Amino acid sequence: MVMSQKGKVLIIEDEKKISDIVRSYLERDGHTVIVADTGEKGVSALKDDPDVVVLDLMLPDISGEDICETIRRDSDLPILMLTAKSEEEDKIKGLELGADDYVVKPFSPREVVARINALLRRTKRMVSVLSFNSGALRIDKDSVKVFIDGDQVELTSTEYKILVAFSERPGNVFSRAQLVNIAQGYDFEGYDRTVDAHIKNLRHKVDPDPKNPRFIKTVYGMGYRFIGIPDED
Amino acid sequence: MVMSQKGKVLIIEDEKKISDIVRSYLERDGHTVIVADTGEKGVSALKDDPDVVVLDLMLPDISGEDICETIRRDSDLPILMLTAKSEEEDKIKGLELGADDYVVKPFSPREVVARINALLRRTKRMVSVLSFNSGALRIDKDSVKVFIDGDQVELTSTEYKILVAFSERPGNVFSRAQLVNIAQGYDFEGYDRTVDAHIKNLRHKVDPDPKNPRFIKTVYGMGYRFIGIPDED
DNA sequence: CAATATATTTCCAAATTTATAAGGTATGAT
DNA sequence: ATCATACCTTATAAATTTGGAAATATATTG
Repeated sequence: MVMSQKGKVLIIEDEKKISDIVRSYLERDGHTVIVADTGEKGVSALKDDPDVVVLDLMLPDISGEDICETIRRDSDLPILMLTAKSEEEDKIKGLELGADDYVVKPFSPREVVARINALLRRTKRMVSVLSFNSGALRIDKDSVKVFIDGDQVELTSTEYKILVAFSERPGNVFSRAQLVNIAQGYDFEGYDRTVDAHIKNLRHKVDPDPKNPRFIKTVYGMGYRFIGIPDED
Repeated sequence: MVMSQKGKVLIIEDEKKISDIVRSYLERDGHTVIVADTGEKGVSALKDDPDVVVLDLMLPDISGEDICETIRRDSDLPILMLTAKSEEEDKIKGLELGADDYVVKPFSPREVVARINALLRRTKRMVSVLSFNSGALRIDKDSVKVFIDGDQVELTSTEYKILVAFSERPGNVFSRAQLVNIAQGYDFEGYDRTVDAHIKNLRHKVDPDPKNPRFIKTVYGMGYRFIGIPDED
């Protein structure tokens, strides 16, 4: 289940005619497509970890703007808005809400595919480096293995997801809300201490001396921070 | 005053009428703008290290497509193509050449600004939103760190919140009531002196000489004011 | 310059936040 | 169906921050 797949695209759109056409062009271009025909389904499909979201603004249940805000609250997932609202004001509002692109219906499916590819090109380049290596810590994303000081450590999938997220933004502070979403997808109403538990387990495996963690530091009142190179805080 | 500069935008466009209008909207939005009216000048302006390029496809000397390829050969610099070529084929070709966005003339300047901001947000995570920098004081909102004269100072989360609020409105006077709300997040019936204590602690860390505070000044009978650039009161 | 009002500092108990251990639940494999 | 593994929750202890009072300093006013 490796090659060929370009990107995983989540389409949140209630008009089947439209989602069908976009889906078919995307699949022909080698993408994997998930379609959600309501806002609620769309939000819960976020935990399938798509690479990009195509979002209709006028859905039967939740407004597209709300979905956009939900996503942006704790993720950088690229969003392309696809909508009939063609007013300048709408476009600006959409882009300011955090969308990356805004296409007005009726649209050219091929252009949409090209725009999605442009988005994927830009975000893939930034986010998914295939491995992380800081000397003491090495993450190989191909084989899904983690090494500390050369020795492999076995992580559970949640621990791995958290560590990868950390490694993609070393130094950044992650709130517990962000980490919950990383661990179990979006709509989840997770209990805060759950994150602590995962961090504790992760530290136990990753930080030889959990009392003086080299990698995962607590930021009181804020969350946790990952130090890529154990030196500079 | 500081927190102004959002991004440095290079416009490569030979029609002065167009570059003028885009420039004026961008500058009004807080960006720095460089204009090049030929492809050659545009390419050499790349060494000024812009954050994003607005590229016309029909230039007198070099073709925009060639410039795009030149840029992509060794950089991820975001590119927005701004052109009269409105055919689907042109858009797709442009995006496949590595452009991040493609806007057709005639265009809405405000939309172009919004699209540039979306690009900057994606690539740089905009300077003005995510950090504050006045030379002596630097706030990095990603990593939640504060530096005074280059040295990091450790703040508690309340101190940090207050400082960020200050930095977002330099010069403004904040009443104690406002500061209580910033600290607790809601309308809290707090004791006024509590704020004083926090300010005292913050000053202690942020103002090397608390007797002559550079950053946080008391406004007798009103509250406190933050001075972004320690110079002008 | 004295009287008064406002601001700053200090201190410590109370409140909040975090670490950790242990038990229960879900999930998936055999 | 049974078992193992990983995950989520809960409870409690430990750590840190915060609130508020009182003491001290500074500024303003008459």
